[in-house]
Amino acid sequence: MKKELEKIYNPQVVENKIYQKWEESGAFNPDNLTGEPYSIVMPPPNVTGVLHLGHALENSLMDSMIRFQRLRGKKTLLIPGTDHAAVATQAKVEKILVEKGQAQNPREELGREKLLDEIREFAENSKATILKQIRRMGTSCDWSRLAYTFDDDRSQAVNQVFEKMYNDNLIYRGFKVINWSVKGQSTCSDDELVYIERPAKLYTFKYSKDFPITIATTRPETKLGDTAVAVNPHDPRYQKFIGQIFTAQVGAAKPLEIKIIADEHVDPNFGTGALGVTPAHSAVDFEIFERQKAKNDPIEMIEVIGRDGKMTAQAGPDYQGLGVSQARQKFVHWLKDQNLLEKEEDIIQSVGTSDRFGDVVEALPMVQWFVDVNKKIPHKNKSLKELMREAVSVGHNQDESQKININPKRFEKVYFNWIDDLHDWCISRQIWWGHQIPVWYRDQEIYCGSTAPKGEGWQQDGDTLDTWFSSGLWTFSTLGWPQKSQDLEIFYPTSWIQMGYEILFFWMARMILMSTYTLDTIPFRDVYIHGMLRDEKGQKFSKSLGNSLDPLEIIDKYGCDALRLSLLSGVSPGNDSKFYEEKVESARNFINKLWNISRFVIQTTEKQTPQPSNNLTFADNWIIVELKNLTKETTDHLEKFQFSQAIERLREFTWNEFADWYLEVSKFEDNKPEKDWILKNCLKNLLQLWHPFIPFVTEHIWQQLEEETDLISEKWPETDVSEPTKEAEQLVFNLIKEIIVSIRNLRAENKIDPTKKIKVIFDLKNQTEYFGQDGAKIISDHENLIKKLRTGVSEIEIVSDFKEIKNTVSQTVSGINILIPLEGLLDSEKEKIKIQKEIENLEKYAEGLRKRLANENFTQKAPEKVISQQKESLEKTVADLESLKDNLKKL
RNA sequence: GGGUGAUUAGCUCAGUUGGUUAGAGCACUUCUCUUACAAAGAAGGGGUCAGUGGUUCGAGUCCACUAUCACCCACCA
Repeated sequence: MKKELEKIYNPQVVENKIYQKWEESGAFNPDNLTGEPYSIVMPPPNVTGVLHLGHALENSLMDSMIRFQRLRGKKTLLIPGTDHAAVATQAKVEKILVEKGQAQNPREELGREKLLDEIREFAENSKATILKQIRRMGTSCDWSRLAYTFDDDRSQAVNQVFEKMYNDNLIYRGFKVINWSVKGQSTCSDDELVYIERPAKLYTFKYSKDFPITIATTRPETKLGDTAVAVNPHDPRYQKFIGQIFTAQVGAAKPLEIKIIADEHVDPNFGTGALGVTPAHSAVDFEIFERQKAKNDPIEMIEVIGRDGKMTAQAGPDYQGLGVSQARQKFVHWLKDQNLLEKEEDIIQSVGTSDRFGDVVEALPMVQWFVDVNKKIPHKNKSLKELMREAVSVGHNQDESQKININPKRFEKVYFNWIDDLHDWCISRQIWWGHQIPVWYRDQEIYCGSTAPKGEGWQQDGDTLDTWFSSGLWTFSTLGWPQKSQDLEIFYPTSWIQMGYEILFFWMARMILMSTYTLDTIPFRDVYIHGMLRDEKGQKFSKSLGNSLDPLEIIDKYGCDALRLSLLSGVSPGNDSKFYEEKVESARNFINKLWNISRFVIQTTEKQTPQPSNNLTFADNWIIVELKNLTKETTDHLEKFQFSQAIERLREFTWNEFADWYLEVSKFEDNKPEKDWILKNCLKNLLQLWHPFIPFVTEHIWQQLEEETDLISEKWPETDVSEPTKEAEQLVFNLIKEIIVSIRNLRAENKIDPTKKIKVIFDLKNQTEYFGQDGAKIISDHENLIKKLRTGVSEIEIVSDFKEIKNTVSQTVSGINILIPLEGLLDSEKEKIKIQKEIENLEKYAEGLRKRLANENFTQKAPEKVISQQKESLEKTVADLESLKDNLKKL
């Protein structure tokens, strides 16, 4: 009984059902699998909203990899999860509350608990949406191990690591100038700044008429808090002033006492060569302040900007309460009035803004929590920085098997550069949505622990931790740490991870830091860096540009497989790629092609087909050999994470070899069981190879083949080609294949008279190196097949004698002439033109070859294999040319 | 200021140890409704691989410089 499939593949109907079936079968859960462990943790999407195309790309990558490994018989684990995304989520919810008019200032009006409730509700909603979306993308992750950076288990891990670092003195509470977002009323780490360029003015001025040095600044209003002028100690212009103190009345609460100090870091050639030092409102100046303290020559610090972004009382009565830009105008005005302003230049300035709140950050001095990256870890004689570098350069603990490979490799350099100028990491935030810092205070006492110590009056630190602190633990917190879990033992370090280059520092670096420090092992072995998706104009997808695409809409329209295929094709690691709908269309068309191939196979083959005997035709052998090669190459590509190339190869085979050639050839064969077996098995192998990329359609077709298993749990086809086909045989196969195609084409073009007998002649005499003595035999073995092809000729005769050239016209196949008697052809004029053209081409080619062979350098230095190949080529070409010219004369 | 990447067909891009005449998808031209598929099939056009120089018997591939674009980093007062 033969089965019919629907004419068009309809992904909408099957995808959800298949996913449910997979999930229920337990195929996603490694506890049901055996074999070598293979684990991937999913970069947890932020619960700030729904998933976008970038997530679709990530899911496609991860899922293809995990499915590939699962098919290869590994005990595979892909852990799903989400990230509470501290600042990002709170910022988002506050914005929504304000926009909806529910609050003007959410923190003040709602208070900590109520606002947290709002955020929690929002987060839970997006989380639910996100998890649904991940399912729609077909991601085969183990839902029983679902994690969240803010759930109890993960919080436990956070507290544990904090305590460990605290006890190792790697976490400290310090007074420093930090980045402050006025809008968000919180700190940001250096990495959370987004630098934007904007026009600004550079003012050159003196503090007072009798002040001996002019200085330049883009922030005049901060000059109300200046306490020193730093100059280079070797600068002859200013040396004489070093150590002097000048007083200037600029309108601040107290007259400024400016000390002239020497600092090596001042570039004498930059600007006026003198730097006005504002210790409270510049990270650089703060460092000078610290250095002076170390030199026992301290300078003062005056805070003139407050946490509200307004000028403080210390800025003086004229300025107090003004915003910084107002204060700036006023101060510049004053300078002009006093005739102290020397110059005003337009420049382009790069300023840091908060990536989440969007405002220009202020530098303010504050007490915050920091991770010390330079201090030696107890009993290690290494700093966190050194740990981070070692894991990627020579391997953790100098152990080569503990080396992280970043792909593409160039990102290793980027990573090292980043580490080189890494500062201590500010981890405390003044927002509420996040892990509260596990530190307790009572009067002067401090206690670090997840719960309050015994006794009355202990108050927990109100700040929360940077979200990357918890994401940094993700690779092991998801596996059960700090418990001594079995998962940790089996699956750690994880095998592979993928991420975009934009979170290399945020996330990858911190995971490496946390894992090498906490578990004394690397978090993952291979890192695959993917590029960013852009729209067809090359712009980033973003809400503000209005060009963002909803992956679910695309899935609804074209199917999940089409989306996945389009995202993975034509891309190379680390490089951005453009996304547009035509790409998905093309992928959809391919999937439909695969569907139709399957329809054909299912329709034309018998259900029970025996294993073939040795009654195989050339075409059968050919396709089997090619399939083996394909399997090998696909496997190689995937092992090297070359997704795009694997797909390209698969597509080429499926469409050009299998559909356009073998299927066509098979139509003209008798309905014999061997053919059915090959068709079915080729299809099955193809489905297996395609499954990592397009899981739904392959699984659906698999089910239609009435297999008893699910494709997801199948085994990857054998990659070791047990009896490698002899090269000679392959070449003959190739040749015959092309002959068949040529003859069919000739017939299709009505160039062959169907009533005439046709001879196929080709020269085997000079081809012994390629075909061996058996060449002729192999060909005659397959003569039957050729005869059976619907060539429209009554009979084909294969002759291997080149003398039969007379009265023949040639077709070039693989550089070897196939000669077909002229009387068998029609439309000779057309042929003439064709032959002339061919002659031109061949002459050009032969000329190139001759030139190369005439070159002594070439003949002396090139490998013999190459030389003989080229000689061979030339001989063939010359022979072909002659026969072609002969033929042309005859016409 | 430092660093990285890109420049290949009209468009979007592959091309991982340098090796015969540089590939794919889309678009284009011509033909074909041949019962798996018109979301198809057949045939075809289109590229001095950004430029210059170098290494090599041989360079899209390696090196140097130049141009254009993009991105990242930085304590640009």
